[in-house]
Amino acid sequence: MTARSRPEGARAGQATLHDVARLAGVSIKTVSEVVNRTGRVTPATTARVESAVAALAYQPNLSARRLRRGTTGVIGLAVPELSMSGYFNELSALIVRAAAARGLTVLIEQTDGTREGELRALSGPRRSVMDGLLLNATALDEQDLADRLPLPPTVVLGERRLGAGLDHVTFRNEEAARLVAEHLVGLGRRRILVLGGDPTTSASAARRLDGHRAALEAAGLPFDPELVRDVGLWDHDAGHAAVVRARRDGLRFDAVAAVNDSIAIGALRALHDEGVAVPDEVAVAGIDDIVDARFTFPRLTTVDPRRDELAERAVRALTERIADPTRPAVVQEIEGYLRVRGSTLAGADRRDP
Amino acid sequence: MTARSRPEGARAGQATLHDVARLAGVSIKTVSEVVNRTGRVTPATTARVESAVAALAYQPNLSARRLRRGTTGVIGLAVPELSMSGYFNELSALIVRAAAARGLTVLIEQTDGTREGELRALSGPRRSVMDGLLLNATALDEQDLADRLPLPPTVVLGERRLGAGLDHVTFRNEEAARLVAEHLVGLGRRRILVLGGDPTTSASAARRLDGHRAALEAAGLPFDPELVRDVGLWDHDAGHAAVVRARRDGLRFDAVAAVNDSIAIGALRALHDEGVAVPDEVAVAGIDDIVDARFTFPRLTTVDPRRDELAERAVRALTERIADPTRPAVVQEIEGYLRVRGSTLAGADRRDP
DNA sequence: CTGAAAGCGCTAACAT
DNA sequence: ATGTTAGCGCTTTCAG
Repeated sequence: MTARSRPEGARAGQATLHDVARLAGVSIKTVSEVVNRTGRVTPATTARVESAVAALAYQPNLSARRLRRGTTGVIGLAVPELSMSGYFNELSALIVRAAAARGLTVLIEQTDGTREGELRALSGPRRSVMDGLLLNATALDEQDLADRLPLPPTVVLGERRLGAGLDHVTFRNEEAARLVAEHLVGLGRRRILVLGGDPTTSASAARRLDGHRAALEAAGLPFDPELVRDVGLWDHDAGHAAVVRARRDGLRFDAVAAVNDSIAIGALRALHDEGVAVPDEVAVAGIDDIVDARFTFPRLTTVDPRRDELAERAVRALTERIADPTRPAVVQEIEGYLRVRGSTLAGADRRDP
Repeated sequence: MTARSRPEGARAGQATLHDVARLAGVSIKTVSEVVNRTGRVTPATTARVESAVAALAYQPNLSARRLRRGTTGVIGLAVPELSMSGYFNELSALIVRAAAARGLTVLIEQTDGTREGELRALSGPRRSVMDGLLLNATALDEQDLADRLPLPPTVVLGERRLGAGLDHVTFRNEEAARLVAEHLVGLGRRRILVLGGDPTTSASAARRLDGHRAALEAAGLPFDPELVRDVGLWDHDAGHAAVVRARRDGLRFDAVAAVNDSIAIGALRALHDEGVAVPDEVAVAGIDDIVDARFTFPRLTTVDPRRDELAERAVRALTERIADPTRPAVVQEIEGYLRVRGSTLAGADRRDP
């Protein structure tokens, strides 16, 4: 009479709580409590259950657990892209690891750094399979978020400081840009070409520009808007094209401060192509300290954003937000370290690998 | 009297099949059939159900579906590493995309290229949450697999050709190495330093070496085992160290054929550090065509392994294997294209970006 | 072509 | 401290 239809999926043959309970001679509730370390079970029973678990190689069925608990065990990670800049793949690898340590699976979504892509991650259909979202927002503005309140558990990463009472784990961009500019100014550079996004639409670009200007100001140097260029996508090709264009425009500069390492690497390439000596004629610096920054010619001066710290804190903030949706929003800022190499300081590479 | 305990998880408030059925005035079975496009439902009913689905913004609960179907909707991807070589992050991004197109989530696992890591991916505890596994094996041997038969759905990627009746999607390594060697020989290079893994333990290294030897043989050139070096990890640092060591050993060579681009980039860096002109004194080539290969000094000659094709075929092979565990194993080989750039041919860069 | 109902494996309220 | 049991949302057999 039963509508018997044992699904023969991937887990066919797996032991269940019932099997373990039968073998251990206890009820499934007891097994569940032992497995989840919840409730009080006597040590003797616990031991019996545990040996039954081991004997049957029992693995909890996550689908069932999640169905019951109402969660999915999946968190989303929305980043602009994965395969271009070197930054986001390194960050993603760290986040995947940090999440795995908490039993969470990461669903990676690429937004292409567009408002549409970010909105899709924020409230598209895939959102329904996630317990929470780590959103590296670059194009969204505060109004976009305000329109969608209350949001499911969301932690904003990266540059953008969005209000709306959201948790943030941000890298101190202003600081990073300031470190770079101070370093370049300290080396006697006076005309620093800033390669980044459009400060009127990208808040990250704006904040880095703030840091840059602050450093110039502190040094008593003038700020020339001519020297700020929007490169579009933040990848190698964009950096290359921007430098070629700047030189074609007859712009004079003795340093390049790029908003990330990929742009800086493209810039290095372009300067080399045009026969400009680095760092003698033009010093070049990036931000991110990606692996490749140690293998350019010359090696690239950059800012280490401590991705590991960012990843760890981001996942922790999200799990805490998921556990308690009502707690007040927390903003965490991570400071970077300047790594001086040969692209700004001749001879600095001698100590590097 | 009911043990009421409505879980208030992430999906609280979501519409269910029941809600849709009630609104459409049909049974949940009908809704299920419409949503899954299974069974025959009259167009009129279908339309009614669909508008109810839209009205309630219904999203199927994947945990429930999976519990019922016995599958998880998750496939694993085991790769040596994610953040070093440039190859695996680009490949992973493509695989994540190909899987997402089929409604699958990818769980990425890093094996560090060790036998232990690969065995863990193959039969560790996390395996129980996956419907299938894409395994990029580099250290496992045939016996390891034979010991574990029958395996859950598994597709082997990459270099290693393991027997045991498994599906494979492989890149034609021998061919790739042959292309590189023929190119170098055609340029008049006679002493080609081969940077790769130990051919006695890494089958991939062995096969690339086969291709290399075949090319030398076809050209009537001698093969000098002195010129083959195991670099350890296949990353920038390893390539750098290997070249430094080779030169310290007094080895003479007029070309470097690296088993991947990261090693080649490290080699370029080392040659540059030691004042060796590339390509005049030593030509350098890699395999993988990672993004960075277009931004080295000079740009790196390499082989495009058509990762997009690999990703697409791998995911397809795995879904087919999951759907039909009994079908005969399929082996697919993908051929690469040689990309000639300035690291082997002076002047070749003029056309590149 | 549609409806009713069992039950996937797990958690937790309730009972003992 | 342990047992019993309802039911999470879905798919699917069986009946109509």
